[in-house]
Amino acid sequence: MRVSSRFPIAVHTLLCITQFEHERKVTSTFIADSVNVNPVIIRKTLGELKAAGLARVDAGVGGAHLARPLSDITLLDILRAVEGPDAKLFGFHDNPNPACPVGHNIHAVLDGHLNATRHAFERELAGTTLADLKQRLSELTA
Amino acid sequence: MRVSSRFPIAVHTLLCITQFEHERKVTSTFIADSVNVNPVIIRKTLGELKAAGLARVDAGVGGAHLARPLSDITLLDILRAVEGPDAKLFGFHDNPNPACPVGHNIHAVLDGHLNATRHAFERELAGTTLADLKQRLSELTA
DNA sequence: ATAGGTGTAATATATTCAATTACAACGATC
DNA sequence: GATCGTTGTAATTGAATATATTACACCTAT
Repeated sequence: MRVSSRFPIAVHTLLCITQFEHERKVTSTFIADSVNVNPVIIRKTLGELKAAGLARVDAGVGGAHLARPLSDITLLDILRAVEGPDAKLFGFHDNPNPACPVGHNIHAVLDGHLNATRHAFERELAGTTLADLKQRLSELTA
Repeated sequence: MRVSSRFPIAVHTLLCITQFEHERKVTSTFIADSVNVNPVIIRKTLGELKAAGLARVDAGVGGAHLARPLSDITLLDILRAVEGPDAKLFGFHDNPNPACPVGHNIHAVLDGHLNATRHAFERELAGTTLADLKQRLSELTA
C-alpha cells in the first residue's frame, strides 16, 4: 500500500524551483542532485508537471520555472500531475463471483465507502499549497 | 499508487462469513469461489484477520467465524489487519541531499502534511463498520 | 558550429503481489 | 486408529510496477 515516491519527488522538485529559479538556472541535473535520483527521473517529472500546467521548462537552454503562483498549486494538483487525474487509490480483486450474493454485491456495498475515503484523502491534500510549504521552508532555513 | 486488493478481499471474506456462517461451513475454498482468487490467498487473509482478533478459524474440521460483533469491526481494523498496523501510505525518495537547503528540510516540510492526510484517510475508514456493510448488503439481496 | 540542456526510448534491476503446487498438521467421524 | 476434508505455511513462478541507467536526437543561446 503505497503512494509512489514520484509524488514527494515532484514536490521536492517544485520547491527547488521556487528556492533557486531567481538566482541560478535550475536544470534537471541540479534538481536531481538535491533529490538524489537520476536526472532522467526529474525530466520525466518535469514533463508531467508541465503537462499539468504547473511548470515551464526552457527547451534548449534549459532551466525550469513555476507556471502558476505558489498559492495556486496544491498538493493535490501535484499528486494528480504525477499519478494522472483519475488514478485509483484502491485496488480491487477482479471478477467477484456474480453467482454468490456477496460477490454479486461487493462493489455496490464497498465502492461508496472507498470513494468517500479517497475524497477525504484528496480534500486534505487540497488544503495545502506550495506557498504553505515555502513559508515553512523559510522558517527552517532562516 | 494503490492500496493492495488484499483489503477488499479481506472485507469480502468477512462479509461471506457473516452471510453464511450459520447455514454452512465457510471454508477457504468456499470463500475463494465467491471472491474469485486462489484459496491460499484466503487462508493467508484469514490468518491475518485471526491474528488481528477479527476472525476465528476452526482448525482441522475447517470453517471461519467472526471473533467480534459486526458493529465492532471497522474498515480501518480490516485494513490494518492485512497491511500491518504501521504500514506507510506514502512512499518517499531516499537520502535527499542534506547539503541542499531543500533536500535538508524536505522531510520537515512535508511529513506533517502527509501524516495529516493519512489521518484523514484512516478517520474515514474508521467511520464504517461491518454492520453498516451487512445492512446495505441485506437491502440489496432482499 | 558548438556546448549545455531537454525529451524520450530502451534496457536492466528491484520490489511487490497473486497464482500455484506441495505437504505437514489437525480434528471429527467411522 | 485410519481416513478424509481442511488449515497453515513454505517455495516457486509469473506479472506488474517503479527506479536507475545508458543512449541519442533535438533544441537554443552564444
